Amino acid sequence: MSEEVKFWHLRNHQLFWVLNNSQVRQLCIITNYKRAKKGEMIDFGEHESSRIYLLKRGNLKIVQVDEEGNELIVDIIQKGELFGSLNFGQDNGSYEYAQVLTDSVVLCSFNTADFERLLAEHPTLAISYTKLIGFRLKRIKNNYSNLFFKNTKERLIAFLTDWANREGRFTGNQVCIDNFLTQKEISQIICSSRQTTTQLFNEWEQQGLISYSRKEIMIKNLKELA
Amino acid sequence: MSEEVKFWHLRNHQLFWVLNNSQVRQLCIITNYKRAKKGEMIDFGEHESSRIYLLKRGNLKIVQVDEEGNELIVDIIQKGELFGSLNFGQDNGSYEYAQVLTDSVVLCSFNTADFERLLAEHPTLAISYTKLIGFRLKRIKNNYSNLFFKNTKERLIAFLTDWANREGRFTGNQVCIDNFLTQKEISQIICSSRQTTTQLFNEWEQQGLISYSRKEIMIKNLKELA
DNA sequence: TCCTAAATGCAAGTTACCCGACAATTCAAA
DNA sequence: TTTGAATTGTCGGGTAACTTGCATTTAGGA
Repeated sequence: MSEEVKFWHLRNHQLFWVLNNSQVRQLCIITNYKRAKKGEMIDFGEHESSRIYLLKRGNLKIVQVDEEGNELIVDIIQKGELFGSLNFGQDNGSYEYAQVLTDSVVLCSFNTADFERLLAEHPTLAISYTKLIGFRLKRIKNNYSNLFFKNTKERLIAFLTDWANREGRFTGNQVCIDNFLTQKEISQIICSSRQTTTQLFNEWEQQGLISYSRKEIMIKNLKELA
Repeated sequence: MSEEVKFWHLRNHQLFWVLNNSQVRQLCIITNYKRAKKGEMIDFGEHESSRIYLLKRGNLKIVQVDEEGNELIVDIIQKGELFGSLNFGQDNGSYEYAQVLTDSVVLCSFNTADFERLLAEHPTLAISYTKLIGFRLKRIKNNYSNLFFKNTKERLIAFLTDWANREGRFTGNQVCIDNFLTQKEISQIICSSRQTTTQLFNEWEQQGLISYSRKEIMIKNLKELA
């Protein structure tokens, strides 16, 4: 990737708007670019080598692994979002990794120590960053409350609605989403079993409300799902 | 409260270690102190008037209310922890409030705008703050994964273990926790029904493993709960 | 093109846990 | 001390959704 392209990747990101051009040039130096293909795993790295990532293109999932080896998809990261050792590598027990969902992703990363130094030099950046993390906290809290109050069908609807609003292409009430998730993955996101999720999709399919394929999901009208 | 006491409240907090004495004195000026009694509700205040709180004494619960009015306890805040508009008041939909659990609490607070200004002046403080938020994110992610992978009994054990480690007084294997929660509240924390929680406590009580009262909870041996 | 592994479809058996109902107890205020 | 509200104790019915198990379809590499 050319230096110029690298520069614009960072320059265009909301987080770095507070920096001037020469500051962004400096930032380029500590930035590491990477391309990864579908299925590839990205390890945040614990401790010293921990990194913060910025996803430039594509989507990936954040998987949390508990002490018994259970895997849970805690978040879907999309273009422009940060992930990785957001708390600067001071980890407690549980382990997380990211896995690429789309055909390929482009991402850049910083060593947490470098990034921490950068924040120390640019307080306004530190505040923007803090707001981002705060927002993430809110998102997961919301998922948490969904899990308790909504049943599986409602959670699936909430997930589809959210996804459609984030990345869907609307034509009137109809919405079309580029699909990079299997039903199994969707079930892991909404905390349900694969079979239950499949069943819900088929019910809707029979009612002509939805059309699911590995390439795309078409929904006639989000409000009619029930 | 005397100025000197106020000073030491802030001086002793981990978050402000990076500041020197005169900086802490300045911080005192923008700080608002408050005492609140059991049951009292603390509204973070949306938008302009939003505040960040630091709990100096006691415990309180953070309750999230969704658009249908359902209430969920998303976190228990204890001495020394921050809560409130941690994401600087940029709120999305859902509403949160805090309610005092112990007989009384002492807390100090800052206007988010003031606090933001403070962070801008002290980048190292901004980093400490970010780490705190990151840690909170981790905690809720952990609860989230518990909710999916563990059954009610396991979640109750996890909660009690966590509580005991945070605030319990150990005597060998036995641990005694000052109790400020009703069984209903505990059930709301572990995302269960009141009846199921009661039943679990009674089972353990009959086995002589635990002794529950409104004042304290005694557990013979955390590892024997099963 | 074939071939294998992954993804999807379908059904019946099982169960953890919610929910309603009500009694007994505790607590705090009057 | 009384009184009423909140908390705790106990029971059983109902059910959403998990599980197990297998058949079918799809996708992607050799």
